[in-house]
Amino acid sequence: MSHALTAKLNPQQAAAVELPAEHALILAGAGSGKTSVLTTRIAWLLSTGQISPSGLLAVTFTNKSAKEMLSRITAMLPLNPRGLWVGTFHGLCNRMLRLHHRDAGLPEAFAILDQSEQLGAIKRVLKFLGLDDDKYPPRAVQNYINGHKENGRRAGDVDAFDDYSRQLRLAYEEYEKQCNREGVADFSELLLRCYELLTHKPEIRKHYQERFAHVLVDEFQDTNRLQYAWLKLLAGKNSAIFAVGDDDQSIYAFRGANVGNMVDFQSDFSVKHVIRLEQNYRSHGNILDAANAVISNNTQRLGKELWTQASAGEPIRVFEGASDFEEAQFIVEEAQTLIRDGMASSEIAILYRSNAQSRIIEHALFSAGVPYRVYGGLRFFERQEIKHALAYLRLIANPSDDNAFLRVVNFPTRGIGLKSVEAIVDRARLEGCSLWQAACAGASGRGAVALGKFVHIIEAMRNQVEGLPMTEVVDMMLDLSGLLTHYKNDKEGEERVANLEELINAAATFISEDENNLIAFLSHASLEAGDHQAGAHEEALQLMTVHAAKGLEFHAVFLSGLEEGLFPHDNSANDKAGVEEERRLMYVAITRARQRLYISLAQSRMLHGQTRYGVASRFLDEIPQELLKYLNRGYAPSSYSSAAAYVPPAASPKKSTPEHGLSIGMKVEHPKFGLGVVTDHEGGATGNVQVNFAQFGSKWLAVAYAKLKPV
DNA sequence: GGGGGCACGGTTTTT
DNA sequence: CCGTGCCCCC
Repeated sequence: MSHALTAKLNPQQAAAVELPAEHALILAGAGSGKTSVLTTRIAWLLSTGQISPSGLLAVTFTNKSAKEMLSRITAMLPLNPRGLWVGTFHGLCNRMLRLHHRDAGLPEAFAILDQSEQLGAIKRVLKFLGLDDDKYPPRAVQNYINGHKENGRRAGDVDAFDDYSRQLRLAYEEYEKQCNREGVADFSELLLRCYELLTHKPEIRKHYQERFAHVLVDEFQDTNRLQYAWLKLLAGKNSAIFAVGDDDQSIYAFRGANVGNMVDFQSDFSVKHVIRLEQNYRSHGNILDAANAVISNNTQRLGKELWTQASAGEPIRVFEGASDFEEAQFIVEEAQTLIRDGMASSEIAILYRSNAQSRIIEHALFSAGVPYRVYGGLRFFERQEIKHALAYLRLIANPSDDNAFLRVVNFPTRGIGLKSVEAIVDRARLEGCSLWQAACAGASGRGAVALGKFVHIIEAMRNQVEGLPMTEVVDMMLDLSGLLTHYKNDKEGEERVANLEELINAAATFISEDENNLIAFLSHASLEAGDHQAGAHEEALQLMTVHAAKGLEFHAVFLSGLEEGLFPHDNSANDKAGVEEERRLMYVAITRARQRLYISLAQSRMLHGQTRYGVASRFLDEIPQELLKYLNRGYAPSSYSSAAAYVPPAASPKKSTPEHGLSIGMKVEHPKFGLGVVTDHEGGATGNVQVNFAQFGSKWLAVAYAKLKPV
């Protein structure tokens, strides 16, 4: 029975999959088949009848990996994914809180605040308390609050020694009150609230402890203290925790991840089974040797060394440019060569330590007409127009959601100015009610025609929602709110209209995979912000930070900006822990490459308007020299010896790359605007160009639509 | 209410 | 240097 499942696995992987129902820690190196082990373990537990689907809890960090896990499991076994408790920490906590909202002290329709909404809520608190923005920067207060929540501390549990920390604590306390009053929960609240629910309600805790015989955790090195405490609560006497992680890939300490959880787990649970997955199926030998050599400089490690059956492969190519410009030039030319020789451009990644570095590379790519995609911008549900639309839906679902109220009360503008809003806020405070209730009371007064209209609009929506499918709810809301009309009348609103229409599609697909329910849709929108931008899967070069590249792999990787101060970053170079985290980041970066790795640096770089002269990163020195091939040792301007031609793998088909052929300074002709010169650009081949037209002046045009012909 | 002008800050970021 | 956020003026 189990044979078929584990047939493709190596001995360590198979051993992990078939471990008895006891706590286990799997140290899974980069590219060692971690996801396979996790999903096969689940399939094995289910198919051997050791547990029923309801006895399983599998936790991940991102929606992407949760989905991946679900689809792999359902491919192996005929299961209804809906009944499975497989999801993100936040998603699963949300699910529990919805099921037990009364016990958790939350309204049924509680809204989830994302990072920016939380910041907005905190700003309101600070304003209410009269705390000065300069002395109490909202962002810092946000970090303070989240930091405490992630360590399981409510405002009442926080120590304060001086006036300043007492004020911070007061802000936290007031923020808690505000959230409770408005019936909203931020991301860390989902976890903390769920943790408290399980702590304070023994019957509920017992139920889940007995139910979840197997708790599986992915990316365990990224868990924070609260997440670990939550796992500890969920695991009952008879539950087995199967934790998979890689301490060498822990790169999120700055947002609360606590690698120490891996050590604590071993002692807290007297873990008997520790299995190392060290065989790497991704990279060639030289790349792994480099990664091993770099990470061996870290002292805080559980210990692990990757190996492969693959050949040593090519050397790691190093290019040192005189400037960041030249570095970018090199990367682009080299990438073009790879593409010309048959590598799919989506198999090529350009990685950097900080986002600011992407600009110059984008510029070079654009000028060369190479399609590229930058990861990490605004996501679908984070767009302004989508937020407005969701705020209407929230206000329908939960009238006390003051955040939502403030967002839409005068958008589109309907004559409810700051003065009127302030009056509503004062009234609400006086009567201890929600802004919505205050607005309803105020709407009946004289001279409140505009407010009356707003109240009517929301009530009309609320009356119609009942029994309507989600698509029609969204459609109706877009119409009654006036949002669609507003953006249709806006000269620059074209894309926003398209996004609002896309929201209807999102609602339609949502129906097909979940219950038809406004609250569920809103949770989905908050917890899963969607793809970073349209055209996510088009054939294009991939640009992203090293952080964003974790979990991904590419045939060829360009790792740029390998200079002291940048990588490792200045702000982390002071303490040992900081440098070790940067080194793990370097380890992650190197292990993204399958066949070919380029490392580049620049002798001078424009940063904050100043030219900085950099020294090669210590991480470059940590790679054994025999693994490196300097393409331009000693630096001769623009005379690097180009790399040997890339031999395409048999499976990768030749792709013709669509080239728009535009570059800055180029003269172009537009069917309507006539002759002009390209002056700027943004967003790559799917983005826009700025053209200065002789007759019509400067205009931004979408590359994909404007019929621009080079002259 | 929106656009122009100015001051400021500038690692990494999922949920 | 360049993007963001805020204020003021139209």
